[in-house]
Amino acid sequence: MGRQPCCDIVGVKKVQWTPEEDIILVSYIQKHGPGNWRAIPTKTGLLRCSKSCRLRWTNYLRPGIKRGNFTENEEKMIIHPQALLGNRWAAIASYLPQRTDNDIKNYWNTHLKKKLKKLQGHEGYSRDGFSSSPSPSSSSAASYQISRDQWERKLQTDIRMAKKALSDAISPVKSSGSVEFEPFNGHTSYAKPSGYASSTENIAKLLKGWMRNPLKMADSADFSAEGTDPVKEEKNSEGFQSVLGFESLDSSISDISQSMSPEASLSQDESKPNVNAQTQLSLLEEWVFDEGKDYQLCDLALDENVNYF
DNA sequence: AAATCGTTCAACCGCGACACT
DNA sequence: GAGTGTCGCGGTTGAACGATT
Repeated sequence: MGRQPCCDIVGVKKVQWTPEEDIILVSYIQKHGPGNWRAIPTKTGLLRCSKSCRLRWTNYLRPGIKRGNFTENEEKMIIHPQALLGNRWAAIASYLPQRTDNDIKNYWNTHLKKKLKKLQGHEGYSRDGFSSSPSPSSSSAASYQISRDQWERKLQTDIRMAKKALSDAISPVKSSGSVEFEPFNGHTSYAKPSGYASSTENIAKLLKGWMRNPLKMADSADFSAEGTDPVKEEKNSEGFQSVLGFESLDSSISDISQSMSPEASLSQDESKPNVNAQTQLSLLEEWVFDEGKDYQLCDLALDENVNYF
């Protein structure tokens, strides 16, 4: 409609986020909750456009994000929905609550595509994941029809599950059960529906990384990888903490979860529907890890006795 | 040690959907 | 219904980094 792009504003930064900016953004969201992105640059003084703020939050600072290598299981949880849904990364990401759509998209483009190509070369792996035939043209019409039917049923199932997840996510009363996550820090935690508990650790860790090596990070802002080295962590954290007086930062960041208003937690859910993880993941995992039984998943989802909405 | 190449991933861009007036 | 503002998604880019020559 001929609208000016928000990022055309003069003075808006288009480079890597600095830890200082992260802190400003996190503390603002701590107070007001995610959402109303348009207001954030003006209210916080950040020289960033609203989009950039939202992206930084959802892809990096958002609570509960797991970083680092994808497990084999996670790979499967990407490959199968991708075959089903195509490049609908946001939908695929809903199956992996700890991963962002951007992460999944990147991982697909850099790793999985190649991996599947290799597999395809070796064993004629089919992109659709349901038929061993590489393409309809090279298979019989009958087998193509079968896999297409299966595909359509799965698609229907997925749409139903997505709807259910969405309705659960926006219904705080219904989704009162805790969701069990296995966060990056190794121990299982029981997060609130908003997932904020585990994610404050995320942010704290992030900021810890910054504190460890401020000069390098101010330059490259590459503190995410830094945080993975526990030896460096040990070496650097103490000195810098005392220099900047950040000893209590960890705890103050941890307070985010406690001080977050219910509204904020709710809007957090809205910004990234946290799916009814237990139901959805178990169903999907069953399907993913036991391909021979995928018809059961369809049958279960299509069971009229189950009231999804 | 320097140059080149390849890979990764955070961030940006453009577009469509939706809400509001 | 048209116009406008905001948000979210998917594709793309480019800086940073590691591997290789």
